[in-house]
Amino acid sequence: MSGSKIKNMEEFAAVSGISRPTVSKYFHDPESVRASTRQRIEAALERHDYRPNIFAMNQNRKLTKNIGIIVPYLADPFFAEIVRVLERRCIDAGFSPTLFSAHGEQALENDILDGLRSLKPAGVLFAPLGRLSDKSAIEAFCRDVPTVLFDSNLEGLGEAFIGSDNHSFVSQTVEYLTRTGEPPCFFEMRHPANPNANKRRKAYLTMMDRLGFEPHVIKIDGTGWGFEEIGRQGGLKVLHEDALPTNTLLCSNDRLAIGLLSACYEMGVEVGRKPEARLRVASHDDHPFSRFTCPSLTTAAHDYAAVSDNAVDTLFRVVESGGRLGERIETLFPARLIMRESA
Amino acid sequence: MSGSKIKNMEEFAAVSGISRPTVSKYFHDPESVRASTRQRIEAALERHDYRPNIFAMNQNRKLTKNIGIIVPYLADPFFAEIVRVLERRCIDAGFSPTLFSAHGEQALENDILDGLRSLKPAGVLFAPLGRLSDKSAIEAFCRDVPTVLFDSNLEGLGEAFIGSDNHSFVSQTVEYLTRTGEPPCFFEMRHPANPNANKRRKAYLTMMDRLGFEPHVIKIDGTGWGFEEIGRQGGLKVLHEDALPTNTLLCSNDRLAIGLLSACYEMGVEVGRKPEARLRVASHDDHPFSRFTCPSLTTAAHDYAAVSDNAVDTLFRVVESGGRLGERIETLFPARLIMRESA
DNA sequence: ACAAAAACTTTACGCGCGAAAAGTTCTTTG
DNA sequence: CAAAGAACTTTTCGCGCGTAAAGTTTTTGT
Repeated sequence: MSGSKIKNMEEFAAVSGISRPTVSKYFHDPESVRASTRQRIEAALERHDYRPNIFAMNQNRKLTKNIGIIVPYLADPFFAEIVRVLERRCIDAGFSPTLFSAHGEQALENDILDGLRSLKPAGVLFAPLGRLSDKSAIEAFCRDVPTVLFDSNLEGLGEAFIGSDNHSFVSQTVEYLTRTGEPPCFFEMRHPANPNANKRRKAYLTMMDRLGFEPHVIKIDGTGWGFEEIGRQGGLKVLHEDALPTNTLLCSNDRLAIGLLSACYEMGVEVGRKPEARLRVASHDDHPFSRFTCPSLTTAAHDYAAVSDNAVDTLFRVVESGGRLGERIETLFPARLIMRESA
Repeated sequence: MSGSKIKNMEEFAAVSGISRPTVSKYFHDPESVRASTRQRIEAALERHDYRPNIFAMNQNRKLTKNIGIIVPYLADPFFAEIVRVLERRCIDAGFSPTLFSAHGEQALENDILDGLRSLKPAGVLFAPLGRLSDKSAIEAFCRDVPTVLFDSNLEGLGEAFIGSDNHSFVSQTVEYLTRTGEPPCFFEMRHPANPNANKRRKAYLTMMDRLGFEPHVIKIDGTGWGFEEIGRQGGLKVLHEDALPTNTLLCSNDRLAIGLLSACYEMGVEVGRKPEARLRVASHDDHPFSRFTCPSLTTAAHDYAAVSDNAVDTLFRVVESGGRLGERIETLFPARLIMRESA
């Protein structure tokens, strides 16, 4: 990297002794030029630091190397963690991921989709808000931009959906809880934002029926994305009424459970699998913080890596096949039971 | 939004009955055209949905409307929360924020700076890794791009630094703890990643000296950004050795405290301000989860809103004054003590 | 009402690159 | 070793918009 400033590809082509169209080809795909040519270009790259103008590049290309990643709520460490993996995979594959969070608001989600259009992305990895999503807006977006959904499935939208198998989550926790103690009551929000919640409730009812236990669904009030606080308030209420049919609570997700456990602690209700404990609590997701609750939370873990890898791979396949797949793909990964101290 | 598709500004100018240069001016700043003209353009905008090509726009403009937001670790809800506010402020001011996370790695931080350069951002809001940051790379970046640092101060780098006053954090917690019980030991990582940690330790020493108590700094081992686990391991070790000089621990930050509290629970050590409790624990940051620890965490809160607002405002001032300020500005906001159950 | 100022139109050019066509040089293969 | 094909060069065009200059219309102030 000598001092000489290179303004554009024309000049860089000159100093590298290669014609501009070939240099252009090289930047589009280094493997597409002869090895000797590649070496000459890369030698020049070491002497002068030049990078193609990203705006000029994308201006005429029908297909950019941009990839959009949209999550419903970035302040949830669960999504932050998934995003980290997705980002890395995209970068390694030579794409430029851009990160967006809807922050729990439909209006923002729509704005993001709008803005994303003008980035002409090669593809989009999209975890929608769920119930709050504007289905028609998303449908319109998916018509224009190759999109792979993850985490929340919106029926029929996007080229594919990659997620976790909610039935696998619930069947494992319910099986474990019924085998080792009283059958669980299901603890969830009355109006869950996420379609996974509904699938989990149904799976709970199915499992309880199959095992011959009476199901009990406890619905707590609250709206928004502050699940911990909702779980805490709901927990305080339930514990106050002191009318639980069994001593075991299965939470729809870990964030509710985190709130619930804090309510239990506050009320002096001991939680755990020890005989003297008054309550057992289990949950689903293996949230990054579930390891540090008191007691540590027994839960069913997503296969983060498999979901991330598969979502990215699927998107790449969509992109390579020109943006459309023959038919919509749905891939679900099973959960893994994480036994800790709370149940 | 009738069906007619508008390809470019030329066509849009035609249907709106205004010349293209004026339309261009409008999109650059709607206030810069006559009210009657603005109305005609906006009327046309409602009939046909047209948006200027973002790549073509940025191609020749010396100054884009892009703003980069870089944080060291997005899976930390603390940063996720700050980012949310920063994003919104930028959007409201008519800028396009783009979000980046270094995921705790120097190499990634440098890659982000590199990539950001080619986006020709009007400005950058940058919370650096801290100790792990490549100072010279950042210095070079700041020479090219107007940058405002936040959270972690790197001496002399960037046009300004906006953050929290660590002395205010520590003086309030130390004052409170010494007033209401035994003086605190300071619980921190041996090699903290963040310069705030060093300032907090110094403030602790100063305060203890001023109040006439003997300081005790407990340094725990561990590297990386998994602070909770580090705090937990450190806590287990400290509790096992059972050689604490006082019954009060003041953690450098909440994430360590979250791990420490989980260790206490695991060891059956009761924490809180009740007389029968064996330990008091307090901390700094008011992490979004500190409300839900067991017991809930007494801590000193950042003025999130003030830091965010001021960082954005400062960056806008830098941008408006052509990218450089006369002198480097440092703004610190005081903390607010949040009394909960742990101390 | 009139001059000055402000806002607009017309015209023209350039940004940095993608892409296509036609011609040239190099590499492979039987 | 000739022929085919791959890779390269040269040339040319266009993308969509920013921007500047020069001329025209509208608004503003006294």
